[in-house]
Amino acid sequence: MRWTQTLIPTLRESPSDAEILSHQLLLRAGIIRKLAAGLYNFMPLGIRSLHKIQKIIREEMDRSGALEILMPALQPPEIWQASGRYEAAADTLFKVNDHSKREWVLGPTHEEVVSTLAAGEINSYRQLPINLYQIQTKFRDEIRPRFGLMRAREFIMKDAYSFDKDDVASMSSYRKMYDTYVRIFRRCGLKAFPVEADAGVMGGKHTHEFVVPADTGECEIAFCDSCGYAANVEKADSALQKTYSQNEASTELFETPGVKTIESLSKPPYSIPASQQIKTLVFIAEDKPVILLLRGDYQLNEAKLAGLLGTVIFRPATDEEVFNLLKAHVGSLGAVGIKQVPVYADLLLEGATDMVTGANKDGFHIRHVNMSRDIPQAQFVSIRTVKNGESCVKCGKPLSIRNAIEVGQVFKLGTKYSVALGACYSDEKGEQKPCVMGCYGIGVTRTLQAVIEQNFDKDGISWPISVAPYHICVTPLNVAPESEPMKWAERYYAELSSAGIEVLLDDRDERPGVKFKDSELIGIPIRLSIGEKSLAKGVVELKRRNGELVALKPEDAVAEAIKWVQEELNKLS
RNA sequence: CGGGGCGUAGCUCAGCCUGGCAGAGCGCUUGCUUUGGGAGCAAGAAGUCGAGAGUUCGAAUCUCUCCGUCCCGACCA
Repeated sequence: MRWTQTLIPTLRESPSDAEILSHQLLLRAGIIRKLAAGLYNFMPLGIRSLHKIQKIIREEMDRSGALEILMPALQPPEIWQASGRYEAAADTLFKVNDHSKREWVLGPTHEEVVSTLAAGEINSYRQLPINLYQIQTKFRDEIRPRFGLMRAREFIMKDAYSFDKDDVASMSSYRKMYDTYVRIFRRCGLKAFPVEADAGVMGGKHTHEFVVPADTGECEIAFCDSCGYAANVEKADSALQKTYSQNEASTELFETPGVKTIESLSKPPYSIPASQQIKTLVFIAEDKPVILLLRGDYQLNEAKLAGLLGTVIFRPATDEEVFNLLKAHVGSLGAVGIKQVPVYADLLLEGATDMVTGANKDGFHIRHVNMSRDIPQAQFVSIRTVKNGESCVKCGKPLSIRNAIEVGQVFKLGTKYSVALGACYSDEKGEQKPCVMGCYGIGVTRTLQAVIEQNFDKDGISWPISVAPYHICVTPLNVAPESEPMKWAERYYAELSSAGIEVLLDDRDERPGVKFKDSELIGIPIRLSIGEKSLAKGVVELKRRNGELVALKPEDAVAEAIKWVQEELNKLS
């Protein structure tokens, strides 16, 4: 492609509505343009990279035996009502009306559609296992679209759905997708890795997220550098580090006028460290109150709480509910002597002694609280959010917590959707059984941005060659048709192209500085530049985006460039 | 939905406080010069100052309402 014949609208300055670097580079390199918040046009360079990511995904999905299909983005609301997600996902479902005011849903995902499809087409165990996938545009009414393609209202996703006869077979399908994802991200030049994750509203049990560590990522991951343990903080556990004194003193009420927070009790005149306090929370889970106890220096993990309660329908109790239940206000609550409400305490509190907690009497706390003696009714569970530096559950070394971008997720779904939508098969004995499902997503457009987030420097993007819009940028520094540089450039363009190399010929009549800056900004992995000065010395120059300049005899340049491209491609094959 | 910022040329922004001719740089067009790291000179095109209402002799500027957009929070299949 000749630069003058395509549309690469690079920007010297970055638009003011882009905050994070990868978003700025997407705009500056002319890869995307915004239509509205969370809605983007893909420009010629962008669509080329996107197609390459999609090609890698298709090749690996097909290799795994999955079958590509295409399902409608526009869906009837009835199937969403059948699965129960019409209400459960109401906040993010886009709804539209047709000419007769009938309502439709713009699909944010396709469990309902694929289950309906399977209900009609899969009848026998002989058809199983089967894995159906598509690459398609999804719609989510995000409460807050942000960071360019990271969280958009319309985005491209690869979603796959496996159907198996039982749990064991489903686990094997899951494993196959897990391995496929590892290959896909590696081929995209992305350092992504799987972490244990929380299943959330999807209703599955076994799930991994594939994440790319990045400061701008929206999820937090606990990593162990020593043994490789990695989990979303929603799921992460740590080995317990209990260092409680053996003070057997009896409980004692003391006055704490106006003290309503862990923090204020940790300051003089009380000076009780947060780690020696018991934080008491009251939640209402499906209309029933529960009391949750955490050590004062920890935060509640709501994802774990959902797992414990077996429901996502819970909320903090209102001030009024709290007072009715415990006869005290938030800030003076405790679980000592509470029998009528279930009490769950974080595992870290098991065996704790000499703690301080609220007295259920405004303005008073209790000291010398011994968990096993004074709150014996508590059941110990993991409900805290792991903190940086805690010990790894597997090897005991310190965990570090880092931000990451979630680019994919694999789920073992079970039979929730197959039961709700009738995706059943006849087994060997002729009995009707629901298919055991799995679902597997990759955010294709988000992956594009994640690649940039992981591959840039001060000059711009530095694409892995497998997803670069072009392999090589041929840069003549004089574009007059009869000039020596342009004659060589034309020859290179023709010869490299016929060898199957994707060439961008910068035939713009621009100064060298502009051409170099632009080629580095848009991140083409290899550049072949031809200038009069170097030709006078009998050479042209080949350079990797991140490498040193290599001078070559003009007639050797094509062979060498092909070799470089092959080398780069081989690294990511 | 709560809090905050912003909205003026394609892009980045000044002007607003203290009302009085619509501005700069980059980009774009034309010409000359220049030609190995975002050149120089000259000329030119380019605007519903987000929208509406109000105050005023007069509003980009003051007031109100609305919209858009970005950031923080809540949320995130």
